[in-house]
Amino acid sequence: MLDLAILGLLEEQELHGYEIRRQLRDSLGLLANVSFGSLYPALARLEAAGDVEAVDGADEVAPTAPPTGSLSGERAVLRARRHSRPRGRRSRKAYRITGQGRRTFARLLAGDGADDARSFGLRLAFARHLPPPARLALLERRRAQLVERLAEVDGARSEATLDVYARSVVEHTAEGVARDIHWLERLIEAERKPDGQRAAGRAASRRESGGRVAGRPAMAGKGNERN
Amino acid sequence: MLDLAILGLLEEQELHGYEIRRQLRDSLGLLANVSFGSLYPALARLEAAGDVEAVDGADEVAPTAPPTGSLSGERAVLRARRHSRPRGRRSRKAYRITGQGRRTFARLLAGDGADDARSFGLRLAFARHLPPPARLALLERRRAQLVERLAEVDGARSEATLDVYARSVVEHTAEGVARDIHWLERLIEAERKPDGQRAAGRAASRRESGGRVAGRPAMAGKGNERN
DNA sequence: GTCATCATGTAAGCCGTTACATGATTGC
DNA sequence: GCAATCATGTAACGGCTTACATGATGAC
Repeated sequence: MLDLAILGLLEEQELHGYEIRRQLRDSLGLLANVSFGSLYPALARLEAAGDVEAVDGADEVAPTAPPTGSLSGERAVLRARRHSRPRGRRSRKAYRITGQGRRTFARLLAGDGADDARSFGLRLAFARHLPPPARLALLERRRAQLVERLAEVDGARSEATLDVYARSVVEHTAEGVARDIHWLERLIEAERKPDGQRAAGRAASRRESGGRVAGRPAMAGKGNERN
Repeated sequence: MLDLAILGLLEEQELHGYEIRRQLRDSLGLLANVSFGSLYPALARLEAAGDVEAVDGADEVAPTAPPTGSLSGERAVLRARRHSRPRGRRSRKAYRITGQGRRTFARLLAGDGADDARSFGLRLAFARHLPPPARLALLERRRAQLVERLAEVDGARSEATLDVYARSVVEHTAEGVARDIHWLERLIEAERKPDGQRAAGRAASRRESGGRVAGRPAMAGKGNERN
């Protein structure tokens, strides 16, 4: 799972370990606080496997202005500009994803099955790299799982003997699962309607707060999604 | 964490491993699908430590009619009646909690800190065994954690560069955390008002098990929850 | 007589953690 | 010169999973 996250971030740009961790924490919020004790070994393993390669070259931030709707390209550029010279560097091994790594990423992303909440969230966060049918399959697989789980939890819900506290936990859990299913259903619906200009964008942030769905950063209009 | 769950269930009644697992799955919904590969070693460990003891005595279902507001006593009785003689027993080692085990349980339940969503849920489910001030402390500790986490996630939320999918994940996570906080606040409020008749020690008032429940909280635990 | 269910256990391994060790650079 | 931050790594361990091995009992 860590591999998936690492490759996903490297798919956007070259990064070194420390920065990967920061992005996992700040940008995705998923996998928050993954520790260096697992991150660095993972990078070493991926390098040994040929999925990534170290680039010792001086600066790893690409000079390209707005290359693609990259997950955090702009941020990195901004940060690099704030301190005109990058600070606090030691050896700083930056990594770049290889062709093989891209295939590994695609395989991990498609997934052999088995998504718990964490890895599903991660996969969905990178769903842009998935061909639309696989995207839909991912969502529906997850929904099916949650529906099943809801049935289980609803069983517990009707237990007569739970005290107030246990009952509250069970109820809360059940509602959470139901809510997740709802969410997935909205996403599935959005995914199914022919992606006109911004079909998917609406689904993604139904948070009222005015329509600041704003641009469709990465979901750019047709072509480049297909890969 | 498994220890906590096991001791909590044994606090109610004597049980053997297989049945413990069933209750974890069916009654609590928490820790669903804990595997035998971890359950049996845990029981052995607890026995070695003197927290539980094996009772080889013939039938482990107490003959008491409605002993305490036990988590599933009635169910067990019903099941035992359905098949007049219990079926499919092999060696069937039932366990009983010891005095020391009760102290261990109390210590685990109070918790040295560090609750993730899972162990919090578990603790709350057993909160009836906690003195009211500790109960309140548990809830408030958890709330504080979630408030902190919400701030983090909100940081990610304002990231400009997330594509629709990543954004949807982040939004959904943030809303989940917010609703958890809401839920906790309701519980804290309820905890603070002088507990009229509905004292905590008693079993649940059954009656309505329909889908009421004020509000619509969500998402047991945080984004990265269980399967 | 064989299948499903109940029941207990062991072994190997995965995936992550904490704690520790080291070192460069910047800011005060 | 000292602390904070950036940066990389190792070692030990923890908790849970899967897969495997075994066996009793009741139902069909």
